[in-house]
Amino acid sequence: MTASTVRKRRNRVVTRQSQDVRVGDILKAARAIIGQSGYEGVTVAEIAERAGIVEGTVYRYFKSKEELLLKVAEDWFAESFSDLVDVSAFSGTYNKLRYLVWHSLKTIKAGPALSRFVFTEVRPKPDYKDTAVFDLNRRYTEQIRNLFAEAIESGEFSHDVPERLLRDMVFGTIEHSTWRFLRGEGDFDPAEIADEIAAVLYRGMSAKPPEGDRFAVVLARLESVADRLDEKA
Amino acid sequence: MTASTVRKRRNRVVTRQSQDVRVGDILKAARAIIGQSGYEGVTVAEIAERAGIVEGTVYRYFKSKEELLLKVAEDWFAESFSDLVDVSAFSGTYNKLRYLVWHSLKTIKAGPALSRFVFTEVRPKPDYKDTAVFDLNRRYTEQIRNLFAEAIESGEFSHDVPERLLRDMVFGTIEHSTWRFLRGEGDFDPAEIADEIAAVLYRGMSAKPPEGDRFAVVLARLESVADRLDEKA
DNA sequence: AGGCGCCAATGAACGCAATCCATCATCCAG
DNA sequence: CTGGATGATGGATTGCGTTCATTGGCGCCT
Repeated sequence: MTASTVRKRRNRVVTRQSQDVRVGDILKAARAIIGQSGYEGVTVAEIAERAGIVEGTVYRYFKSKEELLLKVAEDWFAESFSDLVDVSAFSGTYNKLRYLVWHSLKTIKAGPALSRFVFTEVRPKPDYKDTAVFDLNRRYTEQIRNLFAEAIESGEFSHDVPERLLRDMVFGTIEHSTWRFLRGEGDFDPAEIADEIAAVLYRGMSAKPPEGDRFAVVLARLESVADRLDEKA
Repeated sequence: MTASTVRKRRNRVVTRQSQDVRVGDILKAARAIIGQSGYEGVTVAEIAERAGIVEGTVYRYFKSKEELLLKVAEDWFAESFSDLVDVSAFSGTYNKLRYLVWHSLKTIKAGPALSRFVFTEVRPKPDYKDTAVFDLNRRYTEQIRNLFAEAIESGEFSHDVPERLLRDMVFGTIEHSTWRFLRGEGDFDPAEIADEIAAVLYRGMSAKPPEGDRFAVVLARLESVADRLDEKA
């Protein structure tokens, strides 16, 4: 890295850095600030100061504050997905569903401030769909789609529930479950909540009343077996 | 109403109004503007102009822009609840649930801009719980609570689902289902979506057949017995 | 090694929006 | 009719994002 620092006049400090370093510094600074005091109060001046530069410099690398914050959120979100494994690694629809819910909850818990930013600033934008956040979210929904298709094919899930609705239920419930926490009013255990959510969703999607049909089938079979036993007797 | 208007100097206009009228005018102006161009762009100057007053006057009646907008949202939300009937008017858990979902969806559809405001600005605030919006929402959850308790008591719903989770599923799903619409990307039919949501929720909450666990064990045993008998046959 | 030109970095200035406040205009009680 | 009391005004202030004319460091070229 080429970087020299020189004082001129009234302690004017000029340090030239490569684009990568500067952008990295700025993003890191912004993220640190958001992480410790939320995104609602951040100021470009504050970010610049923490990055060791001046406000104007920020604008050499980012078109606007909005764009900068979006980038921070996108990077964070992308990192959150780095450990997402393919649900095919899990056996059974329930476990797959539970894993996705758990992963999402874990992400929110790990980054409350940025989660809030995504929920309140990114998603409502008209160009949300051009966002990396949107693309990343498709990784979740993609897996949900597969899991869902398989479960329907095997007869495990009812085919009369639109996939869109399943997605909305999964993510809507996840988000709503975390608002108290996001407001700073308490905590939650991702594993516990994931279990609850997955359980109800699973049952809600199930093709038939949980055990009802199986009961009828087995009952019929038992009757026929009993009949045969009776005949033998 | 006492109201006189006089021009002084360079057309300075001063009109004295009662508090009620002024507050009403301001709220009406703010609401109209939000209604037609969303809340994200509103300016105090714009509101003042539409209300026929000057910016400073707004601050005689509202501590801040934030407080003003919150009041607008609260009033709107309160009006939305004016036609909410008690779910006891509906027969059957499903119909009650469906009605609540439908009513909520209808409200969102009727006021997209203010819904967005509530979702993105009001709910995230630390003092959300001091808000009239929060209180009003309790009317929904109160009814959900009752409906839920009754269904559990009658054995219709499983008792192993926390009430909190049901609430989160209901409202989370409702909200998530409407985001596309709120972003201005399409439309939705409250009745249709309410049906879908209520159906899946209802099924998800449904009780297992009595004595589920024991039943499962016995079932498995009977099946294995039947298998053996089948083999012999 | 020295000079040059490019472009990163600066920091002052600008614009806009929220908020405050000194002053003026009305209203109304007496 | 007149003197508070209080509503209304509009200009001043402040904070923040954004712009841009200058400055000067760094790598390249000779």
